[in-house]
Amino acid sequence: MRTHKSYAVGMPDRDDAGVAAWAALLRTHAAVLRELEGDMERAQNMPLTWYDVLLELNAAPERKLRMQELGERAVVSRSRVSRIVDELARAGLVVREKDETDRRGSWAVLTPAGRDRLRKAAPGYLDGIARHFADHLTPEERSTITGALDRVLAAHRR
Amino acid sequence: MRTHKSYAVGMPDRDDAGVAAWAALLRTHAAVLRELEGDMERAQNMPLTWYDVLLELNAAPERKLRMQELGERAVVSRSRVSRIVDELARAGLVVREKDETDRRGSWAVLTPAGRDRLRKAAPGYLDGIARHFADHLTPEERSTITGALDRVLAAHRR
DNA sequence: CGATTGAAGGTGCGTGCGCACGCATAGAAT
DNA sequence: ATTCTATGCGTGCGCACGCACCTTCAATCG
Repeated sequence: MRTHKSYAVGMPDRDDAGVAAWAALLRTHAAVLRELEGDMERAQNMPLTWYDVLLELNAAPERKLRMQELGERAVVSRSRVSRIVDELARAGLVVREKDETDRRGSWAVLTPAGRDRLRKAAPGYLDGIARHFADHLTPEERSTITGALDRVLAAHRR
Repeated sequence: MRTHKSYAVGMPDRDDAGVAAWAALLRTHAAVLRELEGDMERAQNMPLTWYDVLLELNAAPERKLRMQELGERAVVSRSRVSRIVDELARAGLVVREKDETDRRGSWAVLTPAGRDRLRKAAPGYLDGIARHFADHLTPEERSTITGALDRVLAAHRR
């Protein structure tokens, strides 16, 4: 594996460990996402981003979320979410609903069809993550990674 | 942090740990890359992908690499690398050189100017990784992450 | 040898994405 | 009330990216 090579550009490599970890994350992201996306498209005929949004809606109270909230929780940007919700609405998996008390606001509400579609897709999704990613990790590694990266994320929440 | 929430869609959450780790990786990638890219653009006026390619070339014997090799080592696709090398060539940081013995082949060779530019950019790059990512990790976490993800990557090398 | 297979590299093309902006509306200030 | 500031959302736009394909050439096999 080449990600361990020293890429020092003539300077002491004090932080090589950090760079190596980042490089590994970068490459893993690219490799796994590529496979996962392909699997999902083939088996569920559903982009990963759709699944992501449906998942957040399903986990939300009353299965609905304001666009802004959705933008913060999903991996993609808020503007992107706006378009994805459009697509989901066209597919009947979600309905848009305007907020009555704040007329700027807009809700995305999961439909029964959307919930159904999510249930159908879930096994394939979980299986993909397991095969392409999680199965290659020990339980300790899983929890270390989650804990460590969540700490990084927390630092970015400002 | 919400990445820990159970997203189970009505099924046992046997693999929640794996999913949580993947979710954390996904979000960390998005958050850190965004900052890093911005920093690099602002401070070094250089896209991250340029840096990536220059780095690989600098680490290669004679500071040159076949396009294919470069495509495998870099994070982006081979076709993308082809265009990036074009840009680097236009900026004088790299020259294209055709292989004499295999006339299909093409080399990307780092120029002195390219090496110089890389040296100039390196501190900012390393600093960015440290601030946005590595500083939030313990040494143990760094090495665990690197080792674990490299194993995942190895599994994908086929 | 000539034909076939397959590798290396570049390019046309579609598309997913985020940024910057604009519009509508809410809430604060005066 | 009126004006001003801030917030929620959608959208025009440009860009980076990967895929599929094409061309060029090497190598293998008859």
